[in-house]
This record gives sequence, C-alpha cells and structure tokens, in this order.
Amino acid sequence: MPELPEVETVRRGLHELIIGRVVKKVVHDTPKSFPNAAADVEQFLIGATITDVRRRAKVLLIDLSTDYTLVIHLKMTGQLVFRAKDVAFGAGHPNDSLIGELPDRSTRVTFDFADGSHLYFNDQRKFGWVKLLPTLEVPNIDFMQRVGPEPLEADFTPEQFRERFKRKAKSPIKAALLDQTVIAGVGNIYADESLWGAKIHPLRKVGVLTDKDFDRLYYELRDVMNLSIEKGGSTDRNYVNAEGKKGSYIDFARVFRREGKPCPRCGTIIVKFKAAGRGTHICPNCQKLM
DNA sequence: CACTTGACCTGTCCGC
DNA sequence: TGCGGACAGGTCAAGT
Repeated sequence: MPELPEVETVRRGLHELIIGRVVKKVVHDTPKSFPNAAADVEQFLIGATITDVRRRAKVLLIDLSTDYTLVIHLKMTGQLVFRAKDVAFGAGHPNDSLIGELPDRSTRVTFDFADGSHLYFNDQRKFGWVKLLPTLEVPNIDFMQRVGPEPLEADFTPEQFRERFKRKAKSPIKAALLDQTVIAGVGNIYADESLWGAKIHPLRKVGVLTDKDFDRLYYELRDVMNLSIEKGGSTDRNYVNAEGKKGSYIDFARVFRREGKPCPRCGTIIVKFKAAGRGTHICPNCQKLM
C-alpha cells in the first residue's frame, strides 16, 4: 500500500496530532505486528512523551522522550489513525473516511494516551510491524544501512540518481526503481507513473538507458511524488492518512489502474501486464520496449 | 554477486 | 449463491 508520498502524508498528520502526548497504555494482538519485549514496553514506552515524528524511505519513526523510537512499517495494508477523546463515529462521519469505529477487526496495536486520545495501528494483512528500539540504534538496523537516498531531498541531483542505477545494468528499469537499496520510497504506483512520464518501457534494461532517459525519469519521479504528497497520497484500497481519510492522487494518475482507458498524452488504450512480479500499466505507444 | 520467484496474510472480485 | 483462483500499493529469504 503506502509508498513514500503516503507515508509522508501520515507523518505530517501525526506530527500535528501526537507530539507532546504521553503514552499511557498499549495493547496488541499478534506478536508479528508488535514483537517487543513486555519489559521494554513497560520501561521505555509507557509514560513516555512523543517528541518527534520522522520518516525514512517508507518507514515511520516516532521518537520518545526515553530516547527510544517506535519504528513502523505499514507494508501493504497498514494504517495509523489518530482519534481524539470521545469522538463518535457512525452517522454523519465524513465520506472521505474509509473506516468507522476503532478498534476494529484489523486493529493490531492500540496506543492510549494520557489525555484520553488514541492511536490505532490497523493492518488487514499483518505484513506491517511496530518495533521499539533505542533511537541511536535505528540507523544501524539492516534496512537503514542498505536503503538508498531520499529522492525528494533538495540536494539529491540527477547525477546522483543516474549513478545509483549503475550496478543494476542488467535489471529491467522497473525492478531497479522498486529496489529500495537503489532509491528510497518508490513503489508500484509511482514506478508506473514516472516511467509513463519519462516515456520509458518498464522492461527496458537499465544498461541501455541514456543520460537523457535518466534525467527525464528523475524529474518525472520527483514531480509525481510531490504532486501525490500535495493530494494526500493515493487511496487505491486501504490507504488512509492519520485522520482516517483518503488521499486523492489516484484521480490524477495517468496510467496506474487505468487499463482500458485512453492515454492522456496520445489516446492509445492503456494496457496492464506483469513486470518485476507486479501489475504494471503502460501506454504501448508512448512506452516502447525497443 | 545479481536477478527472479515465492512466501508472508486477509479480503475482495471475477468467472464458472 | 457458492466456490476456486487470481490479485492487491512491500519486503525478505531462498532459488537460479
């Protein structure tokens, strides 16, 4: 589900909503979603104040006053939804919300704050997780050691972008884009959208792409992700922001989930096929393999 | 080492 | 209506 723009949208929402709140109680169901030792939870999470909400790649980092951090990956269907004290749901709730009363059957972890508000970690497919780690150890975990640069950072250049792909010469470009060790945060939606923008076929080998191809891809990827953040991310199925509301980028998508519809650039019918193990959408006229 | 495939889970949708 | 199979936005371990 959530790629960089969705996780960033959640981060911004939580940054507004939970900093300064004090964790009072935590309950969880499967240890797969919350594999933390009870003693650590008691010592470093209960009673802690939230001091910051950060993001690296698709990972959320909620910093605590105990110098511990909640490291959270939403994977495909994870949601982090804040609810103020005594908010009634049901009749009259906004129709841009996907979820009602919480907790529900997908709730894996519930954080109760001292002021009566709550944070719910929902995850239908149980791929996601919440791990409590010392803040100083977060950069040392395997994922953080291997993950590539943030593509939206101001100092990330087209030259650096191109350089990151050098060792993937024999990969199809889509597989390389999805590889988190090359560039951070790209998932299936923005891979398809940026490749369409750059007029590159997803199965073109990285090694045959020109500098100009990479330049176009760099700008398209950044444009598409920035636009999505502006629109609050993409809600295809499950994604919601920190207030439980949908994002609207999908309304602006040019190829993703638009199979059978005309290409906005040339009118050719968009087709869907499998590439890099994932559903892939292209305009067969704009994105030629050879 | 680099690349591809299957597994992890639950829910939904589509065809028979 | 019921049932089986395919598919879903991510990542890792195992395979080639």
